[in-house]
This record gives sequence, structure tokens and C-alpha cells, in this order.
Amino acid sequence: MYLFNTLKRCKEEFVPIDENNVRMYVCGPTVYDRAHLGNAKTPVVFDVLYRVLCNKYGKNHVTYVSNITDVDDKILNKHKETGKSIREITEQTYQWYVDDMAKLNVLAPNYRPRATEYINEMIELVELLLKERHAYEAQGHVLFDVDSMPNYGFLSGRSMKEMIAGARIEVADYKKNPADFVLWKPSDADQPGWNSPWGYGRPGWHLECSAMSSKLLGNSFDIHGGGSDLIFPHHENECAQSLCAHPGEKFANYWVHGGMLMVDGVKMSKSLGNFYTIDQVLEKAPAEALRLLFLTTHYHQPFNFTFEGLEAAKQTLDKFYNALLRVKDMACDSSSADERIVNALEDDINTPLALSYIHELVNTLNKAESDVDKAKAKTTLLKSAELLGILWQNPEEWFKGSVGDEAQEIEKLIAQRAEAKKNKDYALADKIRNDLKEKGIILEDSPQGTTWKKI
RNA sequence: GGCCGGUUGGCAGAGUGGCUCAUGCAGAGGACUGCAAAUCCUUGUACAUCGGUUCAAUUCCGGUACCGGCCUCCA
Repeated sequence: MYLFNTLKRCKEEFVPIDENNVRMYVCGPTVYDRAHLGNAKTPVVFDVLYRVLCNKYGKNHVTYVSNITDVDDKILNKHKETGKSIREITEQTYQWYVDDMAKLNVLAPNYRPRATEYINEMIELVELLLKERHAYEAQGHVLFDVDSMPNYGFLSGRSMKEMIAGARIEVADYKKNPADFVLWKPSDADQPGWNSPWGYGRPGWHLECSAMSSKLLGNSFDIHGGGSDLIFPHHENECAQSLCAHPGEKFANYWVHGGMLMVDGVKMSKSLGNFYTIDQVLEKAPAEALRLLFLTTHYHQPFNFTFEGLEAAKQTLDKFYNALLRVKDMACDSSSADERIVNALEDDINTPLALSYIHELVNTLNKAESDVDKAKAKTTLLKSAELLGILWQNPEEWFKGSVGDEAQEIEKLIAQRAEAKKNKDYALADKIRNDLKEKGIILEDSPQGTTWKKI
């Protein structure tokens, strides 16, 4: 298995520290508002990686952690804007997020830790850094001393000189070096906070992931993931904290970063009016279409979202489910996933290549004649699709949705049309078909009779 | 300004130092069908640009142009 490792800036063979417990940590969202498309892409990509790891090492030999940041100034701002309590905001947003993930068929990670439940671990980590002289106190803050770490910047590949040249680092008079970042900061009495050796305050963002990953996965683990925008400063600072607090440990061996999501070729932003939340997009297309769409581009590339692409993904799924609909009553045999698909996914999660083989498997299924061949083709397709997290739905439900009384009415019209066809009254038969088409119901004749679908 | 990444056919999007060939959508033709739909078969079109290395480059190296990302919160 191979992964593109940001540390080495190249693809390298993945060798876990412990094959019996492969450990992965992926940065999750800050819960202050509905998750947007970018917040959806990253978990979908790492969900595929999780599935591939489970397939290779066994489900019980993989530990996957994805955190929830529930203490942050953005949440504080939301509280000021809306007047809603912090707790109300984070609980509601968390629930929305979990629901969105479920719709996208993202498997639940083994742990979904919340920052506020690991404050003690964070305080311990700060104490360790102070003791090792990698941090210092100033005006109620505790700051990480970047000058205490000679190779600070090794992950993102930038030198201290460059960072200062950037000159957009927040300058504060209490910082020894402008690049020093906050580990702990003071809170006002009306702000969320916890008592600490440095007074009432709250943790800096970077600290959370270092503390939670250490607690749940250990001081050295295999994969750390996230969007490429997190490389600097977030992941760089996590490295600084964790490596300085635990000398001799490796923190994460493989850093895996997904390309940014864009909309119509440019960065998604509220000011450009091309900002979409997951639930907004799911009003226009099934969640599975969005999931498939994310997988049509290699995760490492920037991903360009368009509604045309979303519609195309939906049509692709129609094609796939059409094939499955024909063999809906066929039992699966003992076939396993297509080896080419496993190989493609184990080669740095090459989902576009894997999908091209899915198309081939669908074609094979459509052409299969004997029951034995059909069962084999169906099983291979479903087992392969499971690695990608697609085709999990019942094909009839995919096309018909949750229809109630409507179905009986349609069946009645189909019977009428069959009668008309028998009498060679094609005008009436075509009228029934066209009337239904206007209501979004498509009829398909076959030697076995007529079936219908919703479009 | 600094640091990264990209540029493949009408569109989306893999991949490869030479071979017949990604794949999908769209287009063209055909089979099946009362007609459709679905499905199947056949088919055209490509590697930004200029140099270099090589027997051979879309693929490796370098320059140029263009596009995007990061450098501040961000998945």
C-alpha cells in the first residue's frame, strides 16, 4: 500500500507501526455552523482510506479518530451574534454534522472526541512544554517558543525567515518571536474557560489535536490527515507541540492532505456567493451522488464542484443501480472485491481509476447471462463498491424513493397500458406513458413486463 | 514577495519512456423494441508552450505562459 506523504513530498510505501493496530487521526470540524462542501469532502476521502485499511488489516485492527472542535473563538462569535448559548450551538451543530456524515455513508470513526472533554490532557501537555522550556508564560498567555525547536517548519517546508517575510503573523508585544503561537489564553469571566495553573482560560486550537491524538492513539501513530489548508500553521504547530513534549517519539509517520474544494473554478467563499452547505446541496441531489462526485477526482488534486458534475454523478448512479435492479432477486455468491480496485485504492487512494473498473464491472453484470455469472458479477460489484462506500442502497428504493399511494395508482395505469398494447391500441399506450412521464415517472418495457422509475 | 501544486480529446478525469486500448458523459452509426426507455456492439477526437536528455517523450530535466492553493481563521 502506498500513500503520498506530505513529510517527504512523495508517494511512499505505507508500513504501519503495528499491523494489529493501525492508527489514523483526521482533523474534524469546528462546530459553529452547518458543515459546508469542503467539510464534507475530507471525511469522505478519509472514509475511503479507513475502509481500505480495514479491508487490508482487518476491521478490529484499525483505530480511526476524528475530533470535534467545540471550543473556539468562532463559536464565541456565533454566541455573540445569535444570543444562543455555547452549549446549544455546539450540540446542534454537532448533530447536523453527524447527520450529514451518515447521509454521505461515512462510517463512524472509532472515536469522535470533543475538545472540551480533554482539557486536563491539554493542561498536562502545556505543563510538559513549560517544563522542557519549549513554552513560556506572558500576560496570562502560554506561548510556544518556536526558537526552542531548531527544525520548526519542517512539515510545511518553510523557514523562519520566510515566515517573518510573510509579515502577516499576528504581532503581539508579549511574544518573544512573532511566530510563537498560543497554547493557552485567558478568558473573561463571561467566556468559556477552565481553571488552570495560568488562571482561568481556554486552549489554543492547535493544542487540542496534539492532546487528543496522544491520549487516544499514543505519542507515535501512523496517519494524520486533513485538508491541505491545515498544513500550516495547524499541523506544523501540532508537530512542534507533540514532538517537543515527547522527545524521541515520531508523532505521525504519514501526513496525508486532501486538495481544496472549489466551486466553479474558484475558492468557495461567502463573499463570492458560491458557498454551499451540505444540506443545501442535498436538496438538489441524493447524498450518494455527492459522495460519488467527490471520488471522481484524485483526493490530492484540487476538487472543482459544479452542479453539472453533481447531476452527472446522479446519472452515473442511475446506470449502476439499473444494473443492480435487474438482478435484485439474485443472491450473492462468495466472490470478493475486484483485485484491480483494491490495488487502485491501495495505491494512494486512486478513486478515479477504481471507478473506471466499477464501470467495467457494471458492464460485465449487464452482459451476464447465466445465473452463476450474474451472481458472481453482482457480488464482485457490490463488494468492490463497498470499499468506495457507494451502491449501498436498495436499487428499487433508489429509483422509486419512498412512495406510498402513488405506487398503486402507477401500477393501475401500467395494467391499463398493457391491455391497450395487447389490443394494439398504441395511441392509448403512448398517452399513458407520456402522461406519467410528465409526472416524472418513466416506464420501461421488457420481455418480463413493464417497470417504472422516478426521475 | 516567498513556498507548493496543476495544464491530457467537446466536457469530466486516470495513466504511461516505445505497444491495439484508460474510463465516463456528450457526438456519430448499428442491434433489440409496435415506438420508446434501459441495455449491448462499433466509432472519431488528446497530451499548454519552447528547449534539452534519449534510438524513442504526453510521460524525465530546464525555461516560458496561464491557472489554482498556502503564507491570517479554514476541511
